Amino acid sequence: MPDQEAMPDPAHQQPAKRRAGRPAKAILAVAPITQAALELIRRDGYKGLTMAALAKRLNVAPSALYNHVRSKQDVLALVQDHLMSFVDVSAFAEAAWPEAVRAWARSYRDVFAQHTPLIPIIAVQPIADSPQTLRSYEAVADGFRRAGWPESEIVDAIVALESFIYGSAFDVNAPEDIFDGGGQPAAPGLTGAVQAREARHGRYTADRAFALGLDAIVDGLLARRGDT
Amino acid sequence: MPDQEAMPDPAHQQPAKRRAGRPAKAILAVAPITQAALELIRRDGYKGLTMAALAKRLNVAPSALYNHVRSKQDVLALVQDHLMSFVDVSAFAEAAWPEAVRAWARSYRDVFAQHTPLIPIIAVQPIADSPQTLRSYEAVADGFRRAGWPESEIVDAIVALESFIYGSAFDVNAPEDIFDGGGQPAAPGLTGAVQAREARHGRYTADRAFALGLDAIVDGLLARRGDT
DNA sequence: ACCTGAACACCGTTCAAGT
DNA sequence: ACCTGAACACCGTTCAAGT
Repeated sequence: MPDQEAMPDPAHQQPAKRRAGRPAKAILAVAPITQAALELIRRDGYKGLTMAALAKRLNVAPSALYNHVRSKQDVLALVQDHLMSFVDVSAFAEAAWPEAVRAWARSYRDVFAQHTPLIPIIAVQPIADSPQTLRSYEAVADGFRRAGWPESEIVDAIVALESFIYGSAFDVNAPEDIFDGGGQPAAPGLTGAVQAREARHGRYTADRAFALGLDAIVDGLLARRGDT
Repeated sequence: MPDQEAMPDPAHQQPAKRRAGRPAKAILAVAPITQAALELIRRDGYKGLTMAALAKRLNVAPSALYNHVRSKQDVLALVQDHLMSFVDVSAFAEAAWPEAVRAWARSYRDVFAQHTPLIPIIAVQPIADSPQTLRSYEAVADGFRRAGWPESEIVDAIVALESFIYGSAFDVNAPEDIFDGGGQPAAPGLTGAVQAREARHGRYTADRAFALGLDAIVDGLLARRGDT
């Protein structure tokens, strides 16, 4: 599932081309930087990802990184695109549209729930600079088209689903007691709903809300497919 | 619509009470800090909100702030809760459920589209510490109940809608050309969908995807109300 | 109780100097 | 072309000292 080797340099970075006959002096490149950043994040979280820590892990001086990326934002964008290769789009080739969308959405949420600091970046990053993101969108758009979606509605439907997925990724990190009003008398109605929820479904998890919302949006999209 | 004066201190901050007969020495308090932070954000954006800038605007030393908040995170949580008072829940008292939900969701998205750096905080902040957030949830939960929602499903339905709203708030800040593949031959299917979209609906705005997703999720929720 | 001023331990980024 | 080392302009936060 990971794209192991080939990590094409986004267009906006200067390629690390090597002239034949000249010894390769470069010890750094975009792909190892991305990999090291991801390992650092997995080990120490996003607060552990600093340019200094990244450089140290790669055994170079921090300033050396700036020969390959323009900023820390660039590093984050590289990691974001790389993670997109872990989002499973295979269901679009195998299952019917509603099941395929649900499988894709779950996989997408699960990947980025561990990387919420990237969500503000994804949502705003032009896809032209992100090869893996482009690849993923292509598969999804194709799945929609084969399921009979009108060409002009595909993008908006995908964006709507993504919005729900991004928001749900944050929710995964909510503490279990997020809805404990502390017995606040100011909100008896909410307290009642929270308690009824707990009595019926147990302690708070993001999964029930995600399933409910995903089912609703998939059903709703299907019902209004094409009547625009 | 703004709650002008009364900004109750969250339980976790030490109150700035004054003994009678003693001159008030305190020149700072939580409410002015919140207000100053919001003004700073409106003027210079979130990168302009530093503890130093905040202190300067209040004519105190940066270290003075720490007598009233424990961290910058605290300041952000105060701003977040304050903004919740701008989210319009009045439609729940006036309109039918689907219209009320749509009006509330739009208002919610519009407020936080200008404050996306707060979304990671909202999504994780226990509501007990946030009086305005609590008030807002109370109104929404009540609206759901009066519309006949089963008590145990109210919280999950609201969370699902919020997830969509948060994700959509990011999308508002997407650049117009976010889907320009740069004529990438790698993604002909996506390019087709993007072009068909543009031909039919004009340049990219977040509003169409938001309307589509919101209608879908409202319809979908309504269709499956209670069958759990 | 609440403020100031100095200090600390970081950040990301730049740039002259080397090879 | 790509690296090092030093430096810059910030950050958020702490803490002794004052009132």
